[in-house]
Amino acid sequence: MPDTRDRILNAAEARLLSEGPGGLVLEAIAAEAAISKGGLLYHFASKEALVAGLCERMLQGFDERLETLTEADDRGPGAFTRAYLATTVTAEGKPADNSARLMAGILATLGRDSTHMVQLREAFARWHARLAADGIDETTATLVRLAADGLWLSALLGLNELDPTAGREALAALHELTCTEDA
Amino acid sequence: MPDTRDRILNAAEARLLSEGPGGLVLEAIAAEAAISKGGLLYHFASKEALVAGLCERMLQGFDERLETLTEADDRGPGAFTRAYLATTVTAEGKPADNSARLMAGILATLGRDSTHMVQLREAFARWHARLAADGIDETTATLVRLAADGLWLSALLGLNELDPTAGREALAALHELTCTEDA
DNA sequence: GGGACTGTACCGTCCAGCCGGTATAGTTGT
DNA sequence: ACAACTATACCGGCTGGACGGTACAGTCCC
Repeated sequence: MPDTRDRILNAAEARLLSEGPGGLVLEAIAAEAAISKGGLLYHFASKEALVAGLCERMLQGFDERLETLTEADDRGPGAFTRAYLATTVTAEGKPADNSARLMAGILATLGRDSTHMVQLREAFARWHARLAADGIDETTATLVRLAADGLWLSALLGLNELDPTAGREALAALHELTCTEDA
Repeated sequence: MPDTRDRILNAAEARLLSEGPGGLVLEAIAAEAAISKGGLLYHFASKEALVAGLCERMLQGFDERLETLTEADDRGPGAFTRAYLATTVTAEGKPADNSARLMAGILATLGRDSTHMVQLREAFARWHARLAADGIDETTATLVRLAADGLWLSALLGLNELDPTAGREALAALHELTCTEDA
């Protein structure tokens, strides 16, 4: 049995993915976590705190994968850019995980201007800085990131219109960009 | 005095942009449109219908601009791709209008899986088909679109971390891609 | 026995949608 | 020409349900 706090976050995540933002109801989350509403509120003082926790954990996981993949890459310049690409989307151009759908839910709950969105903004700024200093042409790195974000966006909107072949080709092209160009 | 229906949509849009999804309250929208709540519900039977109307009008405007710009382009192949780029983002890489923020609000209200999101999915599919048959390399066209979507995403999340210079360079690079490559 | 933790009953608020109106402009019958 | 009737547009009070948060009474473990 995992830590209660994590169990609650898992439950919130599960409901967000299965029912959408509307399903993010404290009582329902508590039920899914096999806990009472009071117990939930003991751990997260408010709904906002809960969603912020969700956001934080997601960003942390993203950062860890980025770090691992960057270190594992031995093809010289562009390592971080490739890691970003791999962390965001699969080889078929599909989103790598549920982060986009989670993000959509978090966004819908917290709203664009919540103080907790600052985390997200900081994370993006951090990644952008690393991409810019990745040893490859900065504009190229930016383009690769934008395209990756674009694919991620499709998932956020529930679009998956890129067929596997086109996705693979697009990904290959992006990947090639990170290898052939330099600063 | 514009058509009442349009006035309501304008009011909803204004509130969505100024107050976020939370500000999308029927009474408030009615007040902003200088109409009663009952009057609003006469034109839009439900909140969902209202938001769907918002979505529809937005897509229509987008389509119209796309069409206009495509026809005005006389640089041969890639006209639609360039139009897509220009309709989505400005020369500095900023989102061209408020559509992304509107979209975020619509998404938050309707949820990812609403039946009305089908419109949006169809629109994307339509645009994708046009891009694929734009006379330039299909993968290139896809990359350009993805990057444009990525910039659009930044606005949706409230990120604007790309400084004007970097934005301009990225845009120029994208634009060049639509001119130098062919099928 | 005390603190960490859990369960439950309840409160207040917010808000979508309903419904019984009103006003005005057309239409029809005589 | 005018009364009776209908359709369209709009009004605003009300209600019922949903949901976030609180209060408080346990319970379990050290």
